[in-house]
Amino acid sequence: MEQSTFGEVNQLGGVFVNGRPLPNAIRLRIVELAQLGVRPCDISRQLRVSHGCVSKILARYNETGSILPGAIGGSKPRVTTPNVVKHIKVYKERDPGIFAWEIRDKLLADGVCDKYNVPSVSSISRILRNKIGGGPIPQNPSPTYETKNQVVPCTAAPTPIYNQFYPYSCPPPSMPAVPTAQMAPQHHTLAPLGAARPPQTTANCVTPCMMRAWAASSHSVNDILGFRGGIPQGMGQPMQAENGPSIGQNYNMNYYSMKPTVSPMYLQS
DNA sequence: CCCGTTACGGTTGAC
DNA sequence: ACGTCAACCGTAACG
Repeated sequence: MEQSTFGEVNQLGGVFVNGRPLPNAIRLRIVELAQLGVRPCDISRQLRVSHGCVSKILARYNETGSILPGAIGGSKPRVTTPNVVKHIKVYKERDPGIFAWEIRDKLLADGVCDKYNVPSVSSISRILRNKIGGGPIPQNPSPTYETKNQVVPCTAAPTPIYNQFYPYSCPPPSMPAVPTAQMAPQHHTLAPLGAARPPQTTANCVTPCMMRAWAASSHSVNDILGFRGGIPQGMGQPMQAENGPSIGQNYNMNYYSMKPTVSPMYLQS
C-alpha cells in the first residue's frame, strides 16, 4: 500500500511493518532458536524482534503448536444460519407477540443453538425485521441482553473448533534489511516447546489454533508461506509439507489455487 | 537483567 | 462502493 509497507525500524534495529505479522521465516526462526535452548532475550536480540513479540510467538507456539499469526480482519462466522432463521420464523409465527429474548431462550432450550452460538437479542430482532418481515419486536424485558463481546466459538453440534486448514493470512517470509543468513533454512522438525501441546494425530493434522478458526482467508496459504508456484520466498529452500509435525502441516495444498491475487506486503510498495 | 503483560497505533476483511 | 467493526499485528514500556 503505502510507503510504510517498507517497514519501520524498532529499537533493536529490526525491520517490521506496523500492523502486520512478522514474516514466517522469522517466526519460525524464533521457535527454532528457542528449541535449541536459546533464551528469549537472546532470540530477541539476535533476530532484532522485540522481546514481547518473541514471548508472544513462543507462548502461542507452546499453546497451539503453530508459529503462524492469527487471522486478521474479517468477521466471526454467522450465527444466524438458515436453520436458526427458520426456527426464529417458526417461533414468531406461533407466537407473534414473542419477545426477542424469549426466542433466544427458546433457541437454547430447543437445542437449536448453544450458549456460544446463540444469536444476540438484537440479532434476532434484526432477523425478524429483515428476513422475516415481522417488524421489530420488543427486546426490552430481557435480562440477558447482550450485543457486545459476544463470544461465538461455534461449538454447536458438528462444528469443528479448529478450522480444517490454517486460516490465517500472513505476508511472505521475506523481509528487507533482515539478514537472510539468520533465516537459514532448517529441516523443520520442531518439537513442542513444552508439554502443553496436544499430540499431533495425522500428517494432515490441524494445529489447534484457537484464536480465529472462522476466518478461512482464502489467500492465506500463499500469504503464509509466501509460496509463488511452490517456492517460498525469503526461504533458502522450499518448505515441504512433510516438514516436521508442527510447522507446515496446517495447509491444504488445494488452497494454492484458490486466490491467485495475494498481497505480499513485503514485496509491494 | 529477564520476561509477562498491555497500551498503542496500525492493518485487515466480513458485513 | 464505502464505512464500520472487531479481530489481529509488533513495538515499547511497565512492573
